[in-house]
Amino acid sequence: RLRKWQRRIRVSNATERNLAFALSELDRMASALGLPRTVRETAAVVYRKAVDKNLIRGRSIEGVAAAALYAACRQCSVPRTLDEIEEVSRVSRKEIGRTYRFISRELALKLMPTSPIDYVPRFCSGLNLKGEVQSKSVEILRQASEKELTSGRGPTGVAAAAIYIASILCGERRTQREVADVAGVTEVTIRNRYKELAEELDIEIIL
Amino acid sequence: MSESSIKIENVVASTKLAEAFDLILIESEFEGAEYNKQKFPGLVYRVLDPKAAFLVFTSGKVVCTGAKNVKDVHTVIGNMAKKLNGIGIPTIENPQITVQNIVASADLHTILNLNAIAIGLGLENIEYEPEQFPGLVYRIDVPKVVVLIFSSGKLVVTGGKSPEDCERGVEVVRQQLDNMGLL
DNA sequence: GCTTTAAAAAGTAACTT
DNA sequence: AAGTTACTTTTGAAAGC
Repeated sequence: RLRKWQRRIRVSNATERNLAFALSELDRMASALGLPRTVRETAAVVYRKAVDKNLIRGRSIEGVAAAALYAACRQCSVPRTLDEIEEVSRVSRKEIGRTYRFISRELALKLMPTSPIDYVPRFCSGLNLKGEVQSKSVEILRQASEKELTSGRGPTGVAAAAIYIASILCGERRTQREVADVAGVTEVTIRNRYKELAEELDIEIIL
Repeated sequence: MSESSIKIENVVASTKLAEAFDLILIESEFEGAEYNKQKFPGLVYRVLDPKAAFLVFTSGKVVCTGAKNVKDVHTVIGNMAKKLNGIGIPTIENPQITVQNIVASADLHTILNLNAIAIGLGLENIEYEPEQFPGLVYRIDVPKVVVLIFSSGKLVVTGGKSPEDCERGVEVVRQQLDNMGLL
């Protein structure tokens, strides 16, 4: 059947064209976020697995690509928030999150939620804070985790609050506004989190 | 022993009260009824008797939401049928009422470590994305319910077809957390 | 106010086989 | 053209943002 032959070629072309588009999307987004090659490659692997499992049905290529990149960042321990992915993608944060949960489940990625600690290096360098402050932030976050002050809270908010406190304790104070901006949270969130951390961990904050 | 103390918050049920309904007629006769065909194909009608909200369709099918228990669902649907009869619309005598979903809340009265629970229950069985939602989502096969677990120890159970499903769901969670030493 | 979970109803839309 | 998927509406709790 010549017809069948032609159809296969047509389908194959469409599949290849879609894959090429998805990979170029991944590259574009990864570049915009300044992500290393390993992350892009991990994202490409996740995307290919999603295609192989027919997970794109009912979802947009852009959405799955964005979700794959979000997942890859987490797999590589260099998490980006959904808001950051949204900024460089063409789909809403809501769709990226929903698609991420779907492929995460279907591909059994089994990822633990992002640890606030993983955000410390990036946020601190964005605030020009030296290693001492980073160490102090991590120490605070470890204690916070032990005292159950992180369950259910947004990882970026908790990380931002810890960095805010650490910067003050180390005499390198950054304002709530500055920390909020690099962490992508509101000052209100930092205020709520740092007050809780300071109180529960008996940390004296002298402003 | 297990006075699960679950609190039913919402019962959703469906039934068929007639072969067809003239929603425009009902909208004009029922005070407060809302019907925008282009917005949604069903007519929305709220009652305060036992509090509930109805979605009435042209097919004669009706969805009842917001009731606080299964008994109220029957009461409120019976009242609805009478109201329809009151404006000259006949209804099916003993409508078959099906409870489709029950939402309930419970409290384990302990602060929980959701990360530990995520590992304990198995990452493949749960969904926990604190960036998107503070609750851990746990899907149980028997009974077929979904339990939202919060760090405060409060729970939300949904998807059950009976109050017993919700109660058993809470017990499954309590049992598993207890066995893992997380309670 | 938003986010998450489940469920029915009838309809529209955008897809893939 | 049929089938899938997702969205529209209603209800309620949880806790963070």
